[in-house]
Amino acid sequence: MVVESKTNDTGQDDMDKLKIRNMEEFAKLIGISRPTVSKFFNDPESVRPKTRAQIEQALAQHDYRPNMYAVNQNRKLTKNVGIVVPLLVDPYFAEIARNLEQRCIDAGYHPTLYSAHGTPSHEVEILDNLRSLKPAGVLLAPLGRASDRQALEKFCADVPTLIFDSSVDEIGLAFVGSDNVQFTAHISDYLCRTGEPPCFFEMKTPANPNAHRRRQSYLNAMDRFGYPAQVISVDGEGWELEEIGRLGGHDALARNAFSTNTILCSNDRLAIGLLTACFERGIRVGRDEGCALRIAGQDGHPHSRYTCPPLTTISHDYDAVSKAAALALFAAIDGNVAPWKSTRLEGKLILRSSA
Amino acid sequence: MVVESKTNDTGQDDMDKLKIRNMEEFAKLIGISRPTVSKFFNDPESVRPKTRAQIEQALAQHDYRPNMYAVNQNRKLTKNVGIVVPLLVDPYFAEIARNLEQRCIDAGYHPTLYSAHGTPSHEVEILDNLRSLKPAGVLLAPLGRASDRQALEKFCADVPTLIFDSSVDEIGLAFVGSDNVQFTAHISDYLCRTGEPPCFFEMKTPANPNAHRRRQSYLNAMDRFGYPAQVISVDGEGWELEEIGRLGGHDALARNAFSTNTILCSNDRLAIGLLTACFERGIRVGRDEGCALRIAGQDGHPHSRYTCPPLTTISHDYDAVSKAAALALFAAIDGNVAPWKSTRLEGKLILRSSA
DNA sequence: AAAATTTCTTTACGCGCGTAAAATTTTTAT
DNA sequence: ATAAAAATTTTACGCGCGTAAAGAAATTTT
Repeated sequence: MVVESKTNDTGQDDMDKLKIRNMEEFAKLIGISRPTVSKFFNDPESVRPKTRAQIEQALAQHDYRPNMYAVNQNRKLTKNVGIVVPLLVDPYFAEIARNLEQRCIDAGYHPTLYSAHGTPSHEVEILDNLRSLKPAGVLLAPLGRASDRQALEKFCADVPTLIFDSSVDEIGLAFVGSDNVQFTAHISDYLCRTGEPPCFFEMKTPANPNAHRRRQSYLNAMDRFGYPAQVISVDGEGWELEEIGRLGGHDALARNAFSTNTILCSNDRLAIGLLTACFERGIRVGRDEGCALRIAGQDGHPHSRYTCPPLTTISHDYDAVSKAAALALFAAIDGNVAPWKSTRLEGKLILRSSA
Repeated sequence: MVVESKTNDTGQDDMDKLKIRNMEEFAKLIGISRPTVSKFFNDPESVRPKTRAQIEQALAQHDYRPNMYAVNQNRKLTKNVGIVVPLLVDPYFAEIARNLEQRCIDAGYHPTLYSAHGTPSHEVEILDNLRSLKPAGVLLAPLGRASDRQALEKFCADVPTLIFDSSVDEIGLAFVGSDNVQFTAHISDYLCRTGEPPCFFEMKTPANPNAHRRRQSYLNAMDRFGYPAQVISVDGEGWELEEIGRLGGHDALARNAFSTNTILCSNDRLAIGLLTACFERGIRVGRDEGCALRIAGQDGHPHSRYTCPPLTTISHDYDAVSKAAALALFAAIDGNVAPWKSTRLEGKLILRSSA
């Protein structure tokens, strides 16, 4: 794509944007040695201010960039960071990935985004590809139940990996995520204090291991309050949670399965589906008079604000989770390897009109 | 991270998974020359079936992978393909990106996903980074109005780039997207035939250039039907379209700005916001009796099924668009460079209960 | 079976840069 | 101004692989 002139001995000033092919040429151009230029690119602060200014000025004119591949071949450790999420189509993961990406950039790393698209084989492929990128570190949100544990474990042994969102054993450098127990306890509390105690609406075989913690926390909360607990577990595999919630919701509503007028959903996407089911059955949802049902979710999904009625939920602290995850990884990369630790951050209740 | 034994002269069979450091060692291990192994990795079909079998067997045991950086340093063209979208947090782009990603993998390429996160500076940065990846090609959905035209143009001159979703001049190899004129014409038609003619609800300064085509197509449709057209343009900058639609909707509804009971939104995300505004004002939406308003969107947004009421919309043919885009890029990479062309695919009407 | 063809091996060079060691220059301290 | 410290230049090697050329071996054709 680039046309090059073989004979540029006729002069250099007639065209101030001749293509610079490598660091050698670039260094020669400004009359500085190549190793010094190399040092500059590794850390601009490491060269004398005067030389730094020269290089930066030349850089502004002649847009030269070091060859990524040559650079990384000789560095034992690259500045690459992999960010892996189970499902980028889910705005929750897209949002947290965006947050992490920015933090990596700010810290001088070069993030690359990957989505397993809900399938374990993809997840394994991503890790395999990631291996050959020789990343300085990886931020990994595993698929969960469906993940290939062995593959994850092997990967973590080779590459500094921080697990976030959903924990799988005690793998990697550390785990950072939300305190699901607190989530459910807190919102169950709220629901109990403001009306009938909630039933719990969940998937029978959830992909995400956090679901189990949430169910257990619900059961504990009901126990504390002395209310009978009721868990409605609906069928469905995969990651189409809204549809699973809608179909399961229809089924449960038809069977009159909910013993109280309040439903706490295991997550917001299920809640969104359940809301749709309610709408389709003409059931009014909300805390106003004339409403037959209160529905709450969990996650603080980006879309929860725009359901009808807007969904009461307990939200991840996206910022805090991604900050803790990123900092823990960067610390480990810098050699400050702490023993494995699990950090679980509290969520904030978001009161809206659905419950 | 990898512990290596300096002296492995004591035997090789006691540990069948010694780390292989490079292609040289791997080749020696199976008694084949390195150039042959190199040839195999570039195209497994290019070596004799017998040698191929040997290599593949050894590969299964000793998990060796060629060093990405060394490989790409010496190839004039890599197998990398960049996929750039304006906003990955929008499930529409996430979905089409997923689709494109799969097609790249199936075609033997190595896709990498990038999101401009709605800001032009990010978009430029991505293109700069992409440059140093020396990609075989790039699939780019530009930000649109906010994009740095010059930067895009320069990039397209250096890297084979196919523009999709929203077109910016006649840049790159070709454009593939949806036929926005047909979109709006089709759904306007439907609305006119089934009730009152629609008003058009849009952003005053939309980020996406498709919005202009849609408005114009609406005006044309109203003209054809002999109905008076009414465009309501709401304020708001950026990509938080639901919130812009909600706030603008409240404002318009308060002013009684809609002259008919039917509203066609410029896109689904605005429609979702408008639906929320209606809910908050107690306005029933749908085509049933007792509903005060009909609302339709455009895009076939993944979430449109789960609004209340479910949103009538006209959907992109995700599969066809991504297929056409990918094939066009691959053809160009293979040297079949056709003259610049714009391909615009028709959408399908999705009838739901909102209109 | 011999000849023609294909595939493989050997040898060798280069890609663009990191990086180490020693010599030299510049800057800072005395 | 002189000595000490810091930064830079020179020189030189290596990273892991692509790739080209020429000869050797295996395969296919006649």
